[in-house]
Parts: sequence; C-alpha cells; structure tokens
Amino acid sequence: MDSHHFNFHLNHNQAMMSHPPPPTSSPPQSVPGRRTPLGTVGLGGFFAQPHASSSHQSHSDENKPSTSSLMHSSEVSMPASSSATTGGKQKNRQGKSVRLNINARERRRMHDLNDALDELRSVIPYAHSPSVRKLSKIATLLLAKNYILMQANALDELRRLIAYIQSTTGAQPLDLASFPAAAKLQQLLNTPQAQLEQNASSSNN
DNA sequence: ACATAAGTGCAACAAAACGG
DNA sequence: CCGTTTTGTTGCACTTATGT
Repeated sequence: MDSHHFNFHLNHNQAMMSHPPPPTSSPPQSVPGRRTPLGTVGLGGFFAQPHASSSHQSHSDENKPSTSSLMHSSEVSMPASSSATTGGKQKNRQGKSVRLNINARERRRMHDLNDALDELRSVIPYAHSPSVRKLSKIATLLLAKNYILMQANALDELRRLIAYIQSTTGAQPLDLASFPAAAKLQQLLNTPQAQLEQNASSSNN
C-alpha cells in the first residue's frame, strides 16, 4: 500500500496542476499534492529510539484540512457550524478589512511555516528524487527528530571510541584547535541543558 | 495585536463493493 | 475476471476562534 503513494507521484503532480491554485501568492510547491504518509517513510527509518512511540501518532489527523481555495479571501464566509452563531456578531463588529488583514497574516504565517518545513526536508537525508513524493509535514518532523537522535548517538559513540583509543595507546589528547567542529561539540557537551536552550532561543531572534 | 488551535471543505488516492 | 462506482482515508490550504 505504501509503495503506491510513491508510484502515483507523477500522476498526482499532473492532477494537482488542474487544481485551482490558491487565490493568494501561495508559493508554488516544487512537489505539490499529497505527501508521503507516515507509514511510507517508515518513521524511525534512520534509527528507532526505544521510546519512539509512533503508535499513537501513526493515524492521527495531524493538521486539519482547511477550507478550499474556492473560498476566496475576499469573501468572508462563515462556516455553517457552531461558532457561526457567536461569531456573527463579532464579525460585524470587526471591520471587514480587519478580518481580511487577519486572514492574510495567517496565510503568510502558514506559508512561512511551510517554507521552513521545505528547508528542513532539504537537509533530511531521504530520497529527494522527483519520483519520490514529498514528505508530509508530520513525517518531516518525525524523521528529522530521528535523524537528530541518530546523529547524537553516532557522535557519542565516536567520543567513546576516541577516549578508548587514547586510554589504550596512551596517545596525546587531540588538539581540538585543528578540529573546530569537534571543539564546538565538546563545548556543547559540557554546557548545561538550560544554557543550551537559552542560547538557542536567543540565536533564533 | 499577534500566535496558535480548531473547524471546514476539497482533491487525490486506495480499497471495497458492485454489475456485466 | 475486469471495469466502474462507492466509500473511506489522508493531507492540505484556508478561515475563524481563542489564548496570551
């Protein structure tokens, strides 16, 4: 079943072309259409952590779908559901232009999010060939997580190996000056977790 | 005001059901 | 058995509600 998703990639691309494009400046996705489902990527494809509990997430609705592109941003349509009753008054109170601004902002935010996911996909080692369907959002995140865990494990193993070699051969400790990446790693490993998180948040801004 | 969560409709697709 | 129709699932963009 999973393989079908990959096999239909090209057909799907063609189909999506006929799909009415979003009314706004949504960036054309290089590989539009349905994404690789979770099962397809075999999450944990890199390295399955014992606690990598994919069971509860394997069949989630994850991100909810949304109103179609038919619903133009120019027309503020209320869903015929629960919130419509209370929302109607609020809508009247809000100017229409305010509502449109909010919608546009949210649309931009989602596009930014998708761009970031695309960047993440580009650095995750999975088949990037045109014949392979783009990873879904959830698959991208889970695969990235597993990849990070795998790299961390590999680094840890490497450190232990170096320590072992040094202890058995009596070799001089490495001069990390000539290994900037290793030096950085060493620094990270010696940094408390709280400090790391603080650094990360500050560097993002 | 802004960010995030929730609700909604849609397209693409697979699998099941059906009829010849 | 094979082609067609129906049904269920998945993933998405978008809007709206809600929390801060």
